[in-house]
Amino acid sequence: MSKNKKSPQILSSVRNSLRILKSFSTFEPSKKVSELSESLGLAKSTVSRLLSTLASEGFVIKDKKTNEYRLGLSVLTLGGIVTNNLEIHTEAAPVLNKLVNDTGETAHLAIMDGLDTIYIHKEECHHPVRILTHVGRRNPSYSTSSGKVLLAYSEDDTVDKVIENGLVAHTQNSITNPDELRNELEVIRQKGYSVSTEELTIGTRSVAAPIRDHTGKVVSAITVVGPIQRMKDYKIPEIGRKVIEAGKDASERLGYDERFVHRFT
Amino acid sequence: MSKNKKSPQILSSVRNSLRILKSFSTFEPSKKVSELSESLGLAKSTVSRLLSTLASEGFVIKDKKTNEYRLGLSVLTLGGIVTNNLEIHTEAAPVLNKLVNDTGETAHLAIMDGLDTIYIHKEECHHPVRILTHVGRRNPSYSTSSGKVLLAYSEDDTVDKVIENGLVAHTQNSITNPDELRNELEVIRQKGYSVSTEELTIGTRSVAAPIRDHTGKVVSAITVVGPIQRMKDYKIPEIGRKVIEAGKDASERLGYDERFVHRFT
DNA sequence: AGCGTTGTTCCTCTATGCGGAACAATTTAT
DNA sequence: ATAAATTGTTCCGCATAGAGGAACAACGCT
Repeated sequence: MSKNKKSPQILSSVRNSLRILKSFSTFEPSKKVSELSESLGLAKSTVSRLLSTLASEGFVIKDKKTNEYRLGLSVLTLGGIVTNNLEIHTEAAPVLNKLVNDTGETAHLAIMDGLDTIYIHKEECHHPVRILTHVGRRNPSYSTSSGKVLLAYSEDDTVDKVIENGLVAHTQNSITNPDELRNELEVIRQKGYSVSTEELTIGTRSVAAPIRDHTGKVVSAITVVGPIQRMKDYKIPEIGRKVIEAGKDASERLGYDERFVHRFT
Repeated sequence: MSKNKKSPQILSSVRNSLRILKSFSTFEPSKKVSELSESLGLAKSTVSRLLSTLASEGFVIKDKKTNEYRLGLSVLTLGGIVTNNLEIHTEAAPVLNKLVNDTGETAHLAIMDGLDTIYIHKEECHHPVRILTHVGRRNPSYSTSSGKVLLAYSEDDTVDKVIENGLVAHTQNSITNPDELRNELEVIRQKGYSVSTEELTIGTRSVAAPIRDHTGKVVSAITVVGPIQRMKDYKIPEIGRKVIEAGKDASERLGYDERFVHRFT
């Protein structure tokens, strides 16, 4: 009865357990059985059993006092493995350091996953006032500076899909018009960096530039985020220049050679 | 028929899927169906189905070319959430930066999980020659400097359990004698820091000191790791002093007040 | 080519995992 | 204080989901 003619077999219990894991977030780091039962549409007993199993392998931890479950250290271990095996990560991480020092703001590495943009590394700035982000965070590509850079250098049909998927307004500044988005991407390609001013989160502004691998393909973005109070208009070109520079540094570490740039778009 | 009178119900399919996830490591980041089938003692078809399900939720990614599976970005997301919600992490991370600059070596934050020690944060040094470690890495407590510090300030029965569990020699320098271990822990308590010289990995030496929370309890350890060539004997006391200092800084950020130290052991 | 692998799908049967209810342990309301 | 309500876990019986084995398809290796 499924739409797909070729649907690989999915184990419902496993899928449900994974959905439980995914339901945790930075802002809701712990959940109760009944909450999950309702939000996932499963019987309490089912959720309870799934959680017990997850707990037995350290994927969640039960707080004996409150009966709340939170993510366990097993997921931390796995996350570390992923991080260590992403080439971009190991090569570009040192560049982030320099960028943080040069700009005084928090920097990230981001890649595309599907239509979203995910932070794969974070280097925190030393300022007491900081933007709350986290590694692994998934954001809509059309509303972040890193996402827009990645879109600007991705296949046309990726942009099409993003648009088809809907441009939701997260703030008043969000880009919701397809033409406006395409235009913005063109501007980004010309300038070489992208800026997002309160397009996703009120009070924050970010600047991003592309990172290319040895084939010249844009594989990730390097980005700087800060509160708008510190990211003043007049500073943006200077920050843009620094971010582009950092992107180039990182690209070179990945084996990219600028002399071959004309081979690619 | 189980030994436990009160055994919570475990779902085998879920458990097997989690076992698959756990079987990945930094050194074996990708696996084939047949490998997993053998190592886990499950039918190929079973493993294939489990992997499909894991892939459908982004927990693993299938390489179309090689048919190998590796961990997906979902686990990165989860790892970031855990990191963000560990109080020690957010408070102590800035201290790591300073320590890396002061010592020129890679620094970690570590906590105990069960009988093992896990790195929850890493700040890489700028040296080209670096020790390969990763966040989430689980090590035996009795063979690392951070683990020994944590043991030195933990309940007696934790130490007993570690000993009961067996002191395995990972290198010629590993502590395998219970009395020797207990003695070492006493020395650590007197000195305030611990040293591990090739006790787990040949060629590396590490120094660690405790971090206390607002109640005075030792909740984590701060540690510096480097190749023995750079971690010369004569430097160790100086490094020890710096690590202790960093531990105190971090403790204060967690609300620890030294004046109340005599209230606790 | 042909053989030895590989991973996925199909198939059958059993055992597993589902939902509902009962229970126990709390917390909230009165 | 006691009662009422809400929590999470265990029990239970039935239906079905999931395990293993075999067949099939796709490669890769001599």
